[in-house]
Amino acid sequence: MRVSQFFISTLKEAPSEAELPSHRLMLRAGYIRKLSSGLYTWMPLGLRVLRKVEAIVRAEMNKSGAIELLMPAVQPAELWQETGRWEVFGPQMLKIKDRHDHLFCYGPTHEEVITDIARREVKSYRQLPLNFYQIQTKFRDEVRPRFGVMRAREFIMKDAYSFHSSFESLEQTYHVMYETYTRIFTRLGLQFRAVAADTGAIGGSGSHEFHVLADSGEDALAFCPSSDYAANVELAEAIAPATPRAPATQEMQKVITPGQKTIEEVAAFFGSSAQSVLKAIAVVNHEGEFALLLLRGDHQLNEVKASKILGEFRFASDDEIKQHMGCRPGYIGPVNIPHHSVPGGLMGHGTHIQPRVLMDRAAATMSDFICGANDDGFHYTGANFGRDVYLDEADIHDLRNVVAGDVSPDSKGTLELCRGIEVGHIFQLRTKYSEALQATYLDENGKAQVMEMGCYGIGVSRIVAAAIEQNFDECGITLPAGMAPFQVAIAPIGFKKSEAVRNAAEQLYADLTAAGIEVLLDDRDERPGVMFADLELIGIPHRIVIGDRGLKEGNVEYQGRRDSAAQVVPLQDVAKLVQSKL
RNA sequence: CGGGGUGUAGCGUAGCCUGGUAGCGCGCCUGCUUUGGGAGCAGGAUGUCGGGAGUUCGAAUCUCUCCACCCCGACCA
Repeated sequence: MRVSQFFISTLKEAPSEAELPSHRLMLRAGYIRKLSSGLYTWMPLGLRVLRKVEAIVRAEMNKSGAIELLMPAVQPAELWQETGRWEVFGPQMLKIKDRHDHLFCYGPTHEEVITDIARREVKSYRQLPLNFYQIQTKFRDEVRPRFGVMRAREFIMKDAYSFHSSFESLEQTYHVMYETYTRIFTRLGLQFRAVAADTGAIGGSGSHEFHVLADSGEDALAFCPSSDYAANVELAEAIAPATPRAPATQEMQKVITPGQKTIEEVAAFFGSSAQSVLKAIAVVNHEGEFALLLLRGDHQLNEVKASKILGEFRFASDDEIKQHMGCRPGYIGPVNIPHHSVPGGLMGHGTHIQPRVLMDRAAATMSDFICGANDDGFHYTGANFGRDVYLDEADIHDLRNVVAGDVSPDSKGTLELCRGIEVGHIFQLRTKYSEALQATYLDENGKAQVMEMGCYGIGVSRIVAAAIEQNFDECGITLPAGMAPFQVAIAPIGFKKSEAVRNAAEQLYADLTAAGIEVLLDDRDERPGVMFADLELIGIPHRIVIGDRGLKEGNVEYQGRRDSAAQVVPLQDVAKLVQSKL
């Protein structure tokens, strides 16, 4: 490709809205342009990268035995109503009406459509297993799109769905997909980690996420360096402390703590650490039940774990806290919780209840702790379970996020934490959708059976951002050759003026192109600094500079994008050298 | 949704407090010079100052309102 016949649009300064390196560089390099929040145009250069990723994903999926198809992006509401997800999916789903006032959505995912295909097309166990996939644009109306194509509303996803006549068959395909994903991310040259994941609302028994490792990642991952344990922090179990609760040594005292509201403030006020403060978090679940969650001051609530016990919940408002606890947030605690009058009941008069109290395993082993006194401006010190706070073993749960240094759930070492960008997710769906949509086949005995299902997603457009997040330097993008928009750039200095330079560049361009290499010939006749800066910014892995100066000796210069310096190479050898690098 | 912030030329920004000709850098166009790390000189184009309403002789600037975008989001808020 000649630059004069292509479209390169680089920026010296990134638009101010971009924060992440990948986002800034994708804008500066002219990979993408924003149309609106969470909506991006893939410019010619970025599209080439996107297509490279797609091609690798497609090739490996095909190799794994999956079969490509393409489903409509727009889907009828009826199908979603059948599985009940029309309501469940909520505002994340873009709902639209056609001219007949029929309801549709722009597909955020395709379980419904593919299961509909399966129930229509698959009749016999002889046809199973099957694994269909597509690479397609999805739309999810994110609460807060951010980081460019990293979390966009419209994005490109590879989604695969498998159908089986037995759980064993599902497990087999699931394993094949795990291996396939590992190959895909390896081929893309990414540093990644597969972790056990929460199955969440989708349900099912097994699930793994594939994360590209990056400090800017939105997910926290826990892993054990001395075993193969790895899990999303949402899922990673914080096992019960090995040491039992120490006996009480202090008397409980109510202490005036004006203005001390945060855990840190309270700890500092008493000259102790956050570890000795009991944190109480007030929540209200979807049934309107008010509950108090107790954690050690230095631990963080894991909302996924808590919601498994409470159901979906939200944090209580200041008013609700006042109403149930009789004080402002910052002073709530588990001692002497006031009874709260609830109107209603058969006789029409109120009943008096106390909020439900759940405590974390680590919190339950605290003794002589500091906690809020349910009285504005007061805390207790020397509080103890059993004596001052009622403790029911049944109310002890794993409620917190693991922290670095925790014992691994497999007891084979201690956990470390890192951050990742989720680029792939595989699920064993089991029969959640096949049952709802009655996707059945006839077994050997002619009996109708519900199909087992798996689903497997890869965020294709997100991979591009994630890859750049892992591959950049102060000059720009340093993508590996497999993903780069072009493999080789030729930068002729004095292209218009020097016939020798022009001839050498044209000949080399023709030779490399004939060898099947994607070459970008910078025939703009720009100054060298401009060419170098552009070619480095957009991330071309190999660069050949041709100038009169070297040509006199029959030499050109070769420099790899990640090399610190260029090397002088005879013109006739440079094609071979480049080919050997690819 | 809640909180905070920002909207001035394609990009980055000054001006706003204290109302009075809309400015700078980059980019873009023309010409000449230049050609090994984002060139120099000369000339030029591009702004409903996010929209609307108001106050005022006069609004980018003050007030109200709407919109868009960005950041943050358990407890602390």
